[in-house]
Amino acid sequence: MPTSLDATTPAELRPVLQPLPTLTEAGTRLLEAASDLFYDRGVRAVGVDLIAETAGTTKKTLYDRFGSKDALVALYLLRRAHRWREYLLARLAAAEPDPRTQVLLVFDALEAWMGTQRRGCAFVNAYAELGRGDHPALPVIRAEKAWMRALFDALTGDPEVGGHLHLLYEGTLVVLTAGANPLAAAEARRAVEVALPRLGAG
Amino acid sequence: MPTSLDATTPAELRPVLQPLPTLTEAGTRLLEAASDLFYDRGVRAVGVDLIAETAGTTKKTLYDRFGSKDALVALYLLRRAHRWREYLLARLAAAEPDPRTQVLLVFDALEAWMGTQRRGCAFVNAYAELGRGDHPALPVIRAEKAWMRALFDALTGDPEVGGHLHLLYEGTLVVLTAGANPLAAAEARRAVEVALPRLGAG
DNA sequence: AGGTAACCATACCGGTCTGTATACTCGCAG
DNA sequence: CTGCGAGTATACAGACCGGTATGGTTACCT
Repeated sequence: MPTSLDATTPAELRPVLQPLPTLTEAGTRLLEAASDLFYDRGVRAVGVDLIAETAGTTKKTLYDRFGSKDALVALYLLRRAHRWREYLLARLAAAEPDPRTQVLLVFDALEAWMGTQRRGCAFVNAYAELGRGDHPALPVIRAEKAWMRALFDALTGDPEVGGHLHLLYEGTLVVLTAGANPLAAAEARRAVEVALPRLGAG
Repeated sequence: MPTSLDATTPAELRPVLQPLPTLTEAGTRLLEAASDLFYDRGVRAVGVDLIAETAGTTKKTLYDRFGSKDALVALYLLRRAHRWREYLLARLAAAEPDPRTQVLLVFDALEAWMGTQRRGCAFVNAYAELGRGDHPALPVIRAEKAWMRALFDALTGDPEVGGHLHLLYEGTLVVLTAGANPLAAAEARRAVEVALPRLGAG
């Protein structure tokens, strides 16, 4: 039973290595602009005209590359998940492998990540805007939540503790942003320390 | 130091008693229709024409009563907070006053509430759609999160434990909906029981 | 030389958005 | 009887929406 991430990283955590689709030059600019705008203002609040203009290109190119706005939204979330996993796994790999350190590091990474990204969880936000239906981004959203849950399970080797930590993680994101409580991450770390003493030092 | 809700309910929890503004007949139908539509489909996805038509009235009446869509959105959230607090406080008042029972009951109430309301936290959803700026609903959203935090603080008499529980509460809502994990509430109750043994029986 | 992928520029389509204007009916209180 | 608040009905304004159409310009590859 794995107790931390190493060469035996479970299959659920592997998708981070999946390469993202290759993009052309203008396509890259479009996805970059769309990502910033979608995250800052919301998916529905941003029109394709604005995206094309911000990227210094045209709507024609946008539709030639991505086919639809919905597909661009799904790709935005997919790439964001990719980057967050890279960021997180790099920090975890550079630290001591004991579960306590690794778990606390997740909340450190979250706080650091949110220090510059001040609009909360892009996946929760997108879910709120897309809601019901069969939008192509919905599977990406569910997959991201399942990945974080699997990460906590893998770090602790205990699904019960993993579930607890995942609830704390998602709660931290909400309280940080919609709750406007900048102490949320610190409270989460404190919660991990006092409430999960079973997480030993290796 | 209060350890449960009773006659000494702290001032932060009193706003639930504030009466909502009185509405005319058509105004009531409009707010009812808007609430259902906003929650189910999202605030931006619902136009004022649809609201008026669903309520069996006209846009003219909507603007005569509420002044703007933004104001209607803020009122929708205000009334939803009001109803959730009434629902929750009624269940808490009917149960044993010991902190452990009361805290677990919050998660019971959340699960029951979400059994029929399947689109997650209306406040988080609205925050995701409104985001930055000075929308009149933003203070309502922050106030709701602060109220829940104050409730947990009051129930436990310990801000550290209150913060921990609040993170679990918000995380449960997210995992239930965007995470599509129906076990979230059960996992949260289990987390409360195993990780907060300090919550005695009175 | 010819083909093709990528891109730019611009105009257009039908539809929807919030919000306003006009004009009418009804009930009720002074 | 008059005035007013509430409501109905409809039309409109001006902007924006996602998506498409047309046409022209590079650069590269065979």
